[in-house]
Amino acid sequence: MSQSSSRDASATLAGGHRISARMTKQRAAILAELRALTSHPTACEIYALVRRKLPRISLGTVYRNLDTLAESNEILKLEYAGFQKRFDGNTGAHQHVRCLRCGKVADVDPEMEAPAVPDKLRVAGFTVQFARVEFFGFCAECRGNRL
Amino acid sequence: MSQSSSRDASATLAGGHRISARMTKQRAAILAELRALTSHPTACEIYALVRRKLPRISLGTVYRNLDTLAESNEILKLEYAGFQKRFDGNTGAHQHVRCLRCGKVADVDPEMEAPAVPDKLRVAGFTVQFARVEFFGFCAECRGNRL
DNA sequence: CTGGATGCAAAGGTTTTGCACGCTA
DNA sequence: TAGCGTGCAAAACCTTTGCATCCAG
Repeated sequence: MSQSSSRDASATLAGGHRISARMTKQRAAILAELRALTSHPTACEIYALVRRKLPRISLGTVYRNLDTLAESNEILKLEYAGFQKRFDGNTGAHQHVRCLRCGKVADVDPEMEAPAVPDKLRVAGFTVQFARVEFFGFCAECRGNRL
Repeated sequence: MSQSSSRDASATLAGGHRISARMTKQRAAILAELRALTSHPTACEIYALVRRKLPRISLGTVYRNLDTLAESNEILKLEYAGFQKRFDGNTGAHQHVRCLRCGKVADVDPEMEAPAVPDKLRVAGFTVQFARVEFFGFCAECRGNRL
């Protein structure tokens, strides 16, 4: 995945999706805030930060812009698809694919990919307990419905 | 707005202890449903399923049991820590660590782990676009506050 | 018996949306 | 100017919790 430096924001997501983009001062401010940070703020945190510069910005605008920016690959969204938590009765080691559109999850063939994870390491001051690989894409149904 | 959850992700995650567990018929039913399924249902879906056998079960009970079962490693929770979506201004390839207790996210050193991902594969009928590795553990702050 | 578990309902928090107006391209 | 984007507020959701009661161990 190559990334962009302030490209014309009319981007195409993998799959040919065209995204409209008008660079408003709100959007610019959100992007600037996010670029300046190495933390991984939530929408609310971003809202609070941007509000120092644009006191009248609304939380709805923050959410809308985060989506837009993520779609045009200018930022990363760390979670996808209308998030309700999902559960799995199978506790054996295996990986998951998640549909970017509907959030559905399926198992990946066990032999398919073993996540070669250092089993007890420290990163960024964290005591790591485990790791997961997750694949993202479109399920058969959503692939059909998307234009 | 931000909730620094009171969520104690686990009594013992990696360890083998156990958590208070009383096998009620509700808990058994939830577990049975989950074991019988290869899908990865949400709490609501599980609620609907279990209700066919225990019509008076409440959604709150489903949530409480899903947490309990996940803590005792009988099922897998596919998402962790008070979930607000988080965003990242850095679109370059890198991995994340997430705190199981507070949900905080940090970057993993870029050279640390390259997720060796087949770049265009099909799994379980999905068209995969990309993959991610995510590490889970406890941040310095939460490690201290634990127990 | 006793303390953990349940049902119910209400609260809490996050994210989305409808609408009229503003502003970028 | 056109129509995307914004602010505001309400709605829609998902998840958690308080409390009285129930029941598994």
